[in-house]
Amino acid sequence: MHNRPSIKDIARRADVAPSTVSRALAGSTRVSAATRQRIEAIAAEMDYTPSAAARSLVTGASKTLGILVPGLSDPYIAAVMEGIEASSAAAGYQHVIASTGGDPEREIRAVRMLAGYNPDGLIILSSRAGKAYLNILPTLNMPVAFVNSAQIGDSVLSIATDNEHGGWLATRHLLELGHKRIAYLGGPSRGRSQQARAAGYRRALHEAGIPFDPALLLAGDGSIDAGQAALRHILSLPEDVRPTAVFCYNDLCALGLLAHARKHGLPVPESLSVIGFDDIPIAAISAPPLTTIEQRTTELGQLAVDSIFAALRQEPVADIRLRGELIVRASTCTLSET
Amino acid sequence: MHNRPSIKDIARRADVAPSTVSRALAGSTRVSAATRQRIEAIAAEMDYTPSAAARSLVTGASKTLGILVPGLSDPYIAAVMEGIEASSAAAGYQHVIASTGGDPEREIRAVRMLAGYNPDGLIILSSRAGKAYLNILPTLNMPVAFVNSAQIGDSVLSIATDNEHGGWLATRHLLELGHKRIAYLGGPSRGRSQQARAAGYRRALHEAGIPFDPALLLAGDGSIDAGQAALRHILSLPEDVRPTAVFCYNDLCALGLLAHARKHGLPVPESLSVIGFDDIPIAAISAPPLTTIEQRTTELGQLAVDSIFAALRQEPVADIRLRGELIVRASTCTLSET
DNA sequence: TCTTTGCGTGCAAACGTTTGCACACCTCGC
DNA sequence: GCGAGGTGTGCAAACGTTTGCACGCAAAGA
Repeated sequence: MHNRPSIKDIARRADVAPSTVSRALAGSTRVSAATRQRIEAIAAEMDYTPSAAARSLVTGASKTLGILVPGLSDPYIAAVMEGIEASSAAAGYQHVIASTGGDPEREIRAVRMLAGYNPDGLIILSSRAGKAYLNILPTLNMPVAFVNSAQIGDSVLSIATDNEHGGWLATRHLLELGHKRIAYLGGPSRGRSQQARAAGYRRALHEAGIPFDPALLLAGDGSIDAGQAALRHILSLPEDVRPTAVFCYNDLCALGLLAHARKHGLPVPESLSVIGFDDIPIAAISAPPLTTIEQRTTELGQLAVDSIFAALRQEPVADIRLRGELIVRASTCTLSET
Repeated sequence: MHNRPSIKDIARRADVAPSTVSRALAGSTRVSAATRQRIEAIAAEMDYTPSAAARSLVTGASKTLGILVPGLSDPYIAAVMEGIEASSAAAGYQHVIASTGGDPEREIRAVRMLAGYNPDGLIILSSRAGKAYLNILPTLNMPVAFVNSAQIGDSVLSIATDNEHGGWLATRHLLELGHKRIAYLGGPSRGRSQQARAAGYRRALHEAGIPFDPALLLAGDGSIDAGQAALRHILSLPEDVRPTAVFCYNDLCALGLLAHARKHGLPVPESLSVIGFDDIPIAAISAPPLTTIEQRTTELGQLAVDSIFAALRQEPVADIRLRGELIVRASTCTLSET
């Protein structure tokens, strides 16, 4: 009594062959209306749920997407996940999720595990493993979409924010406000997005004819703590070399920086303009509200799913690069010449 | 060439029976060292990954946990997930996650889908479906842990924050600061946690001999927007009935309230004390830093997994109720008698 | 009335594993 | 020299589905 009913149990009760039950439940492949109804009734009564394992074994497909994330607690990741959910729920897809903690080694191990579930496709967020994929990717034999990840090769789906453009946009905004000493608080050093944002920062500087100063490059990891540490560092600098504005890798560390500035009485934006990246929900309600570069995160997730589906239908799919806009709030202002 | 290698492919290459390959790879059940090494080498070379589907079909177990969440974007959910990840990664478990959007109907449908993957256990977060489970739960035949959910029945694992106690703690803190008119900004109305926090609020009031005033009960849904709306409502009240403190269902709406208060020039905590619930990371760095009731979220996730594992080992498991502590920051202060 | 068509159904194979059982061989003790 | 015990391997069944093929039967065409 305690094992889940199988198609055979239904067949026995309905006095038909298992295959007939399968067909009846699968839709209309030539089963008489009478038997179909009888079978459906029995199935409902026993509340039968098909075994995904058995089904995927024979069909090869699984109505499942494998998702690889560095972790679930980052609001940016959460937003992408939301998009993935939204796009795939309609198609009745489930998700097998593996968390890597940002460790490249765990990451490729996790990919193999996920492959074991033979999902119909794989979505990989913020991969740091890079070329380590080259070996396993071809053996996977399913569409793989990389979201905001290092470039692996040409044959791979890539959905990414145009981070270079975003970095450029942020920096140019600060430049237009008259700032000359603009710091960049970086993110996880190996990340592709971090490098792209930094590149945009340097390009904007270059275009404005301002020499790049390595001393204004602050190391971080995109966490709240990193923002706080960065502000501490900035405060330790003598006034004449202290940056008047800082472009932060993401909103989270920008928020940390903001909080610490408030705590130490450094007025933002009057004494220090701060701009973030991502536009996470709380960015709109921080004190002061954070100027930031919008990242169309949910869209990122949706597009990743759509690309997978398109690839599954054998349609040609192109890489996607999304540009977010500058959202001016109150954490940046013109440089006050004193 | 493009299909994943199976155990048979290895068997062919190694010139042994599939069963021998299985045994060799599974550990040491009587296979000679020589063949084992040969098989392992071949398996590694073909980079073989076992089919989780096939394995789970025959063994019945799947090294998989089904997880049901209302959505991934809520930082509180994210924190619980983090705990789940942490506790189960070591055991090599993967997660199949379904998102319900808080819709009870979708919730029970999702449970059936999850059951189709026959996971070894099910963890259900913040369920709103309540008694709808009574029918399907017995048919599941696997341990099910409810985290912060409505009480279903006795035979079910329940891991929950002591929300009543938390609500009481929060309200008492405000009372001790001298507040008399304390509002409660509620969460999703059907939620168990919302009801418990409200109950704690009323108990504290009752103990302090302050009559409960329904007008001070504000409807909300735990979102940032709800917090903003609540503040708007408070401002619309005439001074003499306006609450001097508000206990918010969660940090998110408390933060929304805070932001709106700042915007409208209502000083917090001087004119309005605000206390939240959850202690999400940004609560520590808001302006002002938010006084809140800690919720041991990660622990919640870990304990859910541990309970599932214990149940799987046939060990007796008891319900767990976790008490979070009051964390006093700067959004609450004594009532200034003017 | 006899073939043709087509509809409803059943049989059996297949998917990739695990595992109980049996078998062959080898070693050891008598 | 013969049986007992142990070790390494293979066979085949089973898990719960789907699906190609074939079969029986009724309706329709000749």
